[in-house]
Amino acid sequence: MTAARTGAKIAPVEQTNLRESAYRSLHDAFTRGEFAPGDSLSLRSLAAQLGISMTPVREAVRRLVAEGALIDTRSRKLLVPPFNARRMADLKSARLAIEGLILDQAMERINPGRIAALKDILERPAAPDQTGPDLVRNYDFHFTLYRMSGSDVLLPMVEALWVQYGAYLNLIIHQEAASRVIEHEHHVAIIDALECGDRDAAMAALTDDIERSFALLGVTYTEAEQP
Amino acid sequence: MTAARTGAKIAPVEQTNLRESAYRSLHDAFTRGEFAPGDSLSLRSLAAQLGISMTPVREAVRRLVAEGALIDTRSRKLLVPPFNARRMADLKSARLAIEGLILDQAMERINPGRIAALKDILERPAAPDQTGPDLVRNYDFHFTLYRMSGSDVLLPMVEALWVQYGAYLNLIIHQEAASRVIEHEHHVAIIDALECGDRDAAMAALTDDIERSFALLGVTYTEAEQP
DNA sequence: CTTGTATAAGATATCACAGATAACAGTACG
DNA sequence: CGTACTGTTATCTGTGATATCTTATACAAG
Repeated sequence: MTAARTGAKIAPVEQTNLRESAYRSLHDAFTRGEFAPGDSLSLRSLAAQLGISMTPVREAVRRLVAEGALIDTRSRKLLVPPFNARRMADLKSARLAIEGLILDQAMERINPGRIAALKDILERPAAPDQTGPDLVRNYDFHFTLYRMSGSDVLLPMVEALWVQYGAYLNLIIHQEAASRVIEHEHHVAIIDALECGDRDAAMAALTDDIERSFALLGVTYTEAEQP
Repeated sequence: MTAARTGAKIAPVEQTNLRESAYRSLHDAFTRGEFAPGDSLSLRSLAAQLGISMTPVREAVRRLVAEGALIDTRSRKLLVPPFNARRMADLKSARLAIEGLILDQAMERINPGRIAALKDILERPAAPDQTGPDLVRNYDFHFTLYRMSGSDVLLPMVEALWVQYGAYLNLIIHQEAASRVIEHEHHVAIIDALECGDRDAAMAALTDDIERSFALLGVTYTEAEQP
């Protein structure tokens, strides 16, 4: 890496590619609950919507399939996974297990700057045209916390769990009833526990938050029917 | 779906494609420890070796990247992840966490036929040209157990963890010293516990088995350096 | 040690093909 | 005469191969 010889500051162009952009677009659509369970996707129409050719779309879709956000049937059709209570229960227990590990690691590396970063997200004003729950803020809060763990193994695992959950967000996105207020309390509780270094309190708050997410889907099951 | 009117039994034809075959080839190579950490892969040479074009190879590789078995650098180079103690520790704790959940579900659905299936694998003779530890048998034993959980969420998660671990198998594949005998005992212990319905004993045996796997890599760390 | 250039590799677009889906039409049977 | 089933066909979609473009890396010359 040769250092610049002049003092001129030139921002490096961001290194990206169409595959990654396509993935991000699709991923973001999932976290916003744009897709409904059972929806069928077509590579050609996705490519057309994104304004690129099929090839990078295929690769993005392959990644989504690997992450469980999409499934492809043996008849080669791409589907957003239909709602399934068993699946939801598994997603919940997996999140509880993995996020517990992540929390431990994040707490070992916590510091005032990071606490402040989390607080900033909570205090960030909601987008003015926001109708339902503030999904983006919720996502950002959790993932800045996750990233603090610094784990290249655990982070992709929760990412996959979230995007799988995202396939069901569509079901709750319009029932703005309960959702708006409650989440904030759990987030505040997590931050407080982080500041005190109280692992159990943090985990309890996190658990509540996860339970709440899934309760919105009406899933009180811990076990459920077989496919 | 109209039912056949005749009683004739006709086996459905296998539905496969090159992407899937390519993935399986690569995946199997990982579980056999064919790749060494730090190895660099080329799409073109992989395609040539597999006797197919780049396109399905790209998709297979994308899946492997999503699963963490390969990483791609910003310079677009594909690498087998270099050895990293922190990463190993994370893989281990993730396996312990997820496999605990899987074990619970598998035990709820256990029955004599399934116990027998597990025993069959253990009694299966090792391949005659086998030199190192019997990796394939080990893989089969664990995955038939995992599949008994019937979880579409948890199974892909362990699969990803195993293939990530596989990237390091190469490091131990030739040190046939300790490995051959020990694993068998843990597997027997798992089956015994399954038969008794003793969850704690099964989990203890499984934990021992996982610990052994990672001990072979000389990882006694539970936490380690940052990248 | 820098800088320019050649070569190799990945990324993207496009094309040809096979398989799936669904609308349609014809036919047998009530 | 109408209904249900079956074969047909048109269209759509994924798959795989290939040509072209872009970027990175190595090497050579200054």
